[in-house]
Amino acid sequence: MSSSSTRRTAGDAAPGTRQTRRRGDALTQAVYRATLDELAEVGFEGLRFDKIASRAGTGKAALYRRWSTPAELVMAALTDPSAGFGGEMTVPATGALRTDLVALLGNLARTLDEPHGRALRPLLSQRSRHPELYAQIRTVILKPRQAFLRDLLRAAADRGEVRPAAVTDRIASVGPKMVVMEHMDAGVVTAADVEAIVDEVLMPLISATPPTG
Amino acid sequence: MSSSSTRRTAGDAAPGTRQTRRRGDALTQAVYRATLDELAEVGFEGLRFDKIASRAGTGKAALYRRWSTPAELVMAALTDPSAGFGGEMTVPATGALRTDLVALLGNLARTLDEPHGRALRPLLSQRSRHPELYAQIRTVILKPRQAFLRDLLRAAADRGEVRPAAVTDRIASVGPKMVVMEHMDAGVVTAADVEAIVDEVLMPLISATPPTG
DNA sequence: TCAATAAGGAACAAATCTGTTCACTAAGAT
DNA sequence: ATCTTAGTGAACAGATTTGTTCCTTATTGA
Repeated sequence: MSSSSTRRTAGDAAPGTRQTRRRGDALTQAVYRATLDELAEVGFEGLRFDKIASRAGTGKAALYRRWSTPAELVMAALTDPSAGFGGEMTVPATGALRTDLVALLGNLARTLDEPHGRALRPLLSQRSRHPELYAQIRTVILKPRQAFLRDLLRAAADRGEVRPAAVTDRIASVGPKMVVMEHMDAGVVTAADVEAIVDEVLMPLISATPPTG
Repeated sequence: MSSSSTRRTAGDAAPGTRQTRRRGDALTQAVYRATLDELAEVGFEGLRFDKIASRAGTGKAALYRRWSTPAELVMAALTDPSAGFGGEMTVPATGALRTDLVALLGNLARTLDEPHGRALRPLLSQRSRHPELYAQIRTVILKPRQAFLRDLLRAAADRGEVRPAAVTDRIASVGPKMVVMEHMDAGVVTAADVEAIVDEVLMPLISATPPTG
């Protein structure tokens, strides 16, 4: 019963081991970032508490102390203001329709291409298995942009730039949907892609002055 | 060395065990169907040879004899003419633009809603991890429909129903992308959804006669 | 300076998955 | 009727994951 194990204590650290020891928020943030990185790489089903822990430079124990399931951890990471998507979505409305559309969709494209934005892709197909996660993405990422876009359309319609019949939820969803699909399809959405979507699809679709051709 | 185990032989079947024993194609088909069903339920990362085998009413051995990895099996199941998507895509072109658009996108929507179509959802987000699977989906499901849709546009443009500038790959991709996103978003795409997409988005976008309003 | 707290890091049993092997037997061919 | 092929169902060792527990020690605040 004597515990004469070869257990290595925290003192004799192997070469390369971290010297500082984070706690509280600093550690939580590191775990959030590790979670989103893992999510982007291995997908939701591939998440392992162990992997996340060592990626964050800590042990499983610290994780289990805070969250009990991967879904819980992912939800927390997604909604965190600094690691996740808590406090974004600041796109100016200049009043120039095309400019505003490009800015809004470009913002969405960039968000999706950011390191933690890539974490969203695996979740988009998880609606049936994890409705609460999917709902979170809708609420935090897609909904605000569609609402904003609808406001743009309405304002432009009031100025006479957009035909009134084009101010609908479905039409407001076309741009974001095209960007998201392009993101899943090609893996990256460039500024040129965004402009092409606006010029080839959105403007002809909504413009009050009929397209030539 | 006497194998005096409690092993149960295939003869003394437990209640409910299958009496017939399938081989060759019949068994392969059952495995394909089980694979696509599992895919729809647990996603690609959740696939287990064991689960697929028992869902198909057989053992792992029969599976390993044919395929060595889940990806290989999924690829085979997807491209199989009868269990997968090998021999579909028969949509008539009547020459009536709106009718043809509704038929084509309706066909896509129904394909996605079929039992084995639901298997596609998890794969759509696997582009980075399994490019060959995603490519397969593009080739078998999306590409043919976009090509067909482009042909529709061109023919309609020749008749003067569609403005020539609208005959582009990007515009041909709008309909399918909207349907796929709607499928991922809502889980089901109804006939009414398809008509709304055609009437609210596609027709105004491509029509040679400018929309009123 | 010192005590309370919690992180780091490893061990651990239980559960699960992997890929193979085996004895048995149903199905199809000769 | 008999032979050959291949499906069934189980067992198995090895690997991996899961949650927990334990000891040591860095950090923080009193």
